Amino acid sequence: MTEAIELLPPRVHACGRQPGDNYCDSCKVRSLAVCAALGADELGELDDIVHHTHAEGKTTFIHQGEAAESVFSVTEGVVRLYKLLSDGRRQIIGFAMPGDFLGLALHNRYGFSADAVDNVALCRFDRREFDSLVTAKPHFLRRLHEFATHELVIAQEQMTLIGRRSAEERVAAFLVAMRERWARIKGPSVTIQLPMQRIDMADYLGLTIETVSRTLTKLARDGIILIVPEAVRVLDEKRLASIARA
Amino acid sequence: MTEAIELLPPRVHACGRQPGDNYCDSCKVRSLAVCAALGADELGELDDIVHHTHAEGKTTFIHQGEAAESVFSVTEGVVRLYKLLSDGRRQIIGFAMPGDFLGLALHNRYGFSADAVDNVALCRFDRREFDSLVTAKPHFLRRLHEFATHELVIAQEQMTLIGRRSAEERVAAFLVAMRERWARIKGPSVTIQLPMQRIDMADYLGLTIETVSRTLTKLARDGIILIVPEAVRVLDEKRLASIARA
DNA sequence: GCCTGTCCTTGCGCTGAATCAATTCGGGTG
DNA sequence: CACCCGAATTGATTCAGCGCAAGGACAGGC
Repeated sequence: MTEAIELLPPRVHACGRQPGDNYCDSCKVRSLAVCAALGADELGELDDIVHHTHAEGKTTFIHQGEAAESVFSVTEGVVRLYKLLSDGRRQIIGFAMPGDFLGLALHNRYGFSADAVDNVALCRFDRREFDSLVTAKPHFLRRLHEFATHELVIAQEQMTLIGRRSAEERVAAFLVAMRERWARIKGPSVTIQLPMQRIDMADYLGLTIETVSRTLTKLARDGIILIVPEAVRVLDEKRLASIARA
Repeated sequence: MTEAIELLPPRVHACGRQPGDNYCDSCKVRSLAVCAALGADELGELDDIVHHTHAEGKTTFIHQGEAAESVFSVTEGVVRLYKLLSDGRRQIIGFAMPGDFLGLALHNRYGFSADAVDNVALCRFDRREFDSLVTAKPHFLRRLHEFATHELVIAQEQMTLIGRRSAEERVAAFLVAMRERWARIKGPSVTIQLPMQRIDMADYLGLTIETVSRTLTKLARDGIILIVPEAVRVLDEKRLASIARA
């Protein structure tokens, strides 16, 4: 809700948080992330250093190898994070959605690139300011650590998906995972929004665009999903889940 | 050096650390991990809660899904961490070597299983004690967070390796990575120790045992490596690196 | 309305790695 | 030493997914 920011009187925090609130409405940071775990004081400090910004579709705003000068959180839209090989092969290491943090590694350089899949709204924090806030507030650091280890768990599951599972299993697991992520953000739905292109799914799943397309077609032919523009609709939840689960 | 522990007079810390040292000789924790970042006080506290233990080859000491009651660090030997699919397919998500920590996620349940590749010596910490130490010492937490984000970076690189690179590239990258890890522990060498079996390499790289074997044979035939029991010797460093690098 | 560009789907032949099947190697053990 | 057993290698064959190419759907510009 980028509009909400504009409507608020200036002396209220930019993100719309009221004193005592423990949820950052503008940054939409979910409980797993950071804000929800913070008291009003810490949230205030986060507000003090936040810069609201956004990126149009396809804009790259984090470049692998460059000095890590910002930490971001996504408030609207979807971001793809990826690594490029020198010959152009690409591996998407994750999609960041509203509530997710980027660039938490606290390393000097970014280990990946990031660009906007659609139009994206971001909270940007200066890394030095963010860093000293983290140092000053152990509780904050602890949440950050939990977020990072959760990311690690996801990454390990993704390794297993890519390393040991078939194309059909990968695509089904991706659909189920996307469905769950949207459910947390917008509530449950049989329609799974897929704002990214086929090539993004392919580069995320270690497949080619053709294989993703063929696999989706097969799932549709089997009556498990219905393919619609920018999304798929789940027709047979159980069968989809049974293909997706380990 | 498990022997070192035995030889020390009892009132000196079990790990052999002297007051003022900032490196835990028994736990052999590298700078990237935890100990090296801690002052003598924190190291003392770590000593107070450490239990030295070991695991014979093939023993499973962390079971995926079980309550996470311990945190470990490896002091001797190699540990494989893996996830199993219900049908028996296995993905090794990493090898832990001297100085590495296991079970840092601070989650309630382990997300992977771990067993000893060869004979392994471990420092075990009770998770609750470890947890409260972490909570009490922000500096410690910070190191832990750095360690976790480093693990995340490794995991993302592994995703790229498995998702987008050929069998030969995977094997070469694995050899180079193992070489660098041993170099940190024991110093540089042209001989790369490979205590794990072919099937472990295969399950780590998302390949089959036959493909790993054939690929090693090809590298040997090309004069890049020499295969010896439990290890390979690097003959042509440059060509190996050029296959391995992204 | 038509043209153009981009994305997606589909068909088809190809290929890298998987799978199946012998050997071979090497380290115990009696 | 001969035997055994698990690990590793090697060979033959298959196949899941790739790569290329053609065609279709859709959006934007004029």
